[in-house]
This record gives sequence, structure tokens and C-alpha cells, in this order.
Amino acid sequence: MKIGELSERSGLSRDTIRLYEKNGLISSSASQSETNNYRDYSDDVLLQLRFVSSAREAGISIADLRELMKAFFDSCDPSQAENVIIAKIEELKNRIEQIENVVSFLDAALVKVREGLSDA
Amino acid sequence: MKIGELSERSGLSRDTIRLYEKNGLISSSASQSETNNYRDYSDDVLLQLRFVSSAREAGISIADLRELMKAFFDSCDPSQAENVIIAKIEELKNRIEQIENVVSFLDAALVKVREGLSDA
DNA sequence: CAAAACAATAGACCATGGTCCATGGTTTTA
DNA sequence: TAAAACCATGGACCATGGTCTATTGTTTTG
Repeated sequence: MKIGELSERSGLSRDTIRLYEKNGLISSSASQSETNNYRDYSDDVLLQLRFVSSAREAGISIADLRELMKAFFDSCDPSQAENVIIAKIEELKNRIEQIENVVSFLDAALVKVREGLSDA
Repeated sequence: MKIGELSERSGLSRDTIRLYEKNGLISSSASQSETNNYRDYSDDVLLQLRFVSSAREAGISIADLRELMKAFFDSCDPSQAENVIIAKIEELKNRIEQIENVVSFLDAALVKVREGLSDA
């Protein structure tokens, strides 16, 4: 499919898709036609973009995603890929913990605010 | 305390502290001396900075933190403060879920990579 | 066929979150 | 007291992650 359709179906702007491609998160091939230089995107790319998109929303950087996507699809050394993925999972679990700490803090703050409210 | 000590004890650079102050995350008072215009930071600010710091690491934006800090300390309307905090907690829980989804995806990918490994 | 819609490319532009530097003034300390 | 260390201010600079615009060329469609 062409970038317009991919944009439509992925919910990402053309610009963003091109940015991701430039950064090695996805790849495309030249279109069949020899009169244009349009790019052709496979259905797989759509799936990849869905993952990338949710990962970006979860706060994973483009640089990190490049590593991951490379591990998924380009890795000549699967055990190397395994390591990249394991490391990333570890990182994300740490991040979850951090956020949970902040939530705990906010929960405590909430209790205090409510005490203040009932005092008043 | 002066900014140097605060920097030391909070682990944040002077520049970062000044940035946070400019953005309303913390506040300070003028020093006692009348010959200088140094700022004076209370011990409370140190605690606030520790929270800010961990929240920043968890990916919470400065703008969001400003809202939160304001709710904690400046709110004339406690029930408004409560709402801000509740909203933020909700947001963070959603974020955790998003990250957990990515982790699940990566776990699945890991399984596939390992299948590939055992096939080889 | 002509206009509208689409595509590629490059570069400008923007916000966010910091860091770094220069300047000039104030304390500390040796 | 003089040098070293500290402070405030402002502006430059940087990376990240996008968006927007202009230009030029290609398809689609009425």
C-alpha cells in the first residue's frame, strides 16, 4: 500500500511515518511503477506501526524502538536479539515500578487532602 | 539552604533546579542578607524536589508537575486539588497499563525468538 | 484533458527539557 | 586581602519527536 493508506490505517501522519522510516523503525520497497518513486508498504509494516505507536505512547524512545525492531526483523544473531528484548523488558518493568511509586505518593497525598477537607 | 547545597542534596543540577523554580515546581525566598540576592530554599523544597525528580523519571511532564505541586501547596480549593490528583493517578494507571501491554508484546516476541533458536 | 488528490524531498519551525557559557556580583577560605 | 568558590541572570545551544511548507512530480477522477 502507499503511504496515504498506511497513514489512514495506522492513525499516524505521513510525516510521522516518514520520520519513523528514516529512523529505521520500518522499511518499504520501491513501487512497481517505474514512472514514480513512490514507496510501497507491506501489511506487516502496518502491524509494526501499531506496535511502534503503542510503544511510543508508553514512552519508549525512537532510538530504543530502532534497536527493538532491528532485533525482531534484522538480527543475524538471534541470541543477541533475545538479549535486547530481555533488557528492554527489564527496563520497562523498572519504569512501571517508578510510576507505581509516584502513584503511591499521590494516593498518600490524596488522603491528606481529604483529611484537610473533613477538618474544614 | 542555598542552591549549591540543595543541588548537592537533591542530585539535581543548579540549572535544573532553577528551571524547575522558573516553571513553578518549587519556590524560594530571598536570603536574609541584604547585600546579595541569593535565594533561600527550605528543607521542604528538598522533599518536593525528591518527588519531582522521581516523577520526572517516571515520565511526568513539568507542566503536569506544576499542576500537581500547585494542588499540593497552593490550592485555595482543596476539592479542586483532590480532582487534580485523582486525574493524575488515573492517567498514571493508564500509562502503566500501556507499558504492560508493550511488555506482553515483548514477552511474546521473546518466545518466538527462542523457538527460532531451538529450531536452529 | 484538466483539476484535484497524492507522493517524495528538503528545510524550516515548534515545544519540551535540559545543559553550557558569559557576565558581574558576593562569600569563603587560605 | 586575594584567589577560589559560589550565586543570579540571560541567552545560546542541544537532542528528541514531531508538524508544516514549498517544490516538483505522478495519479486519479470528473
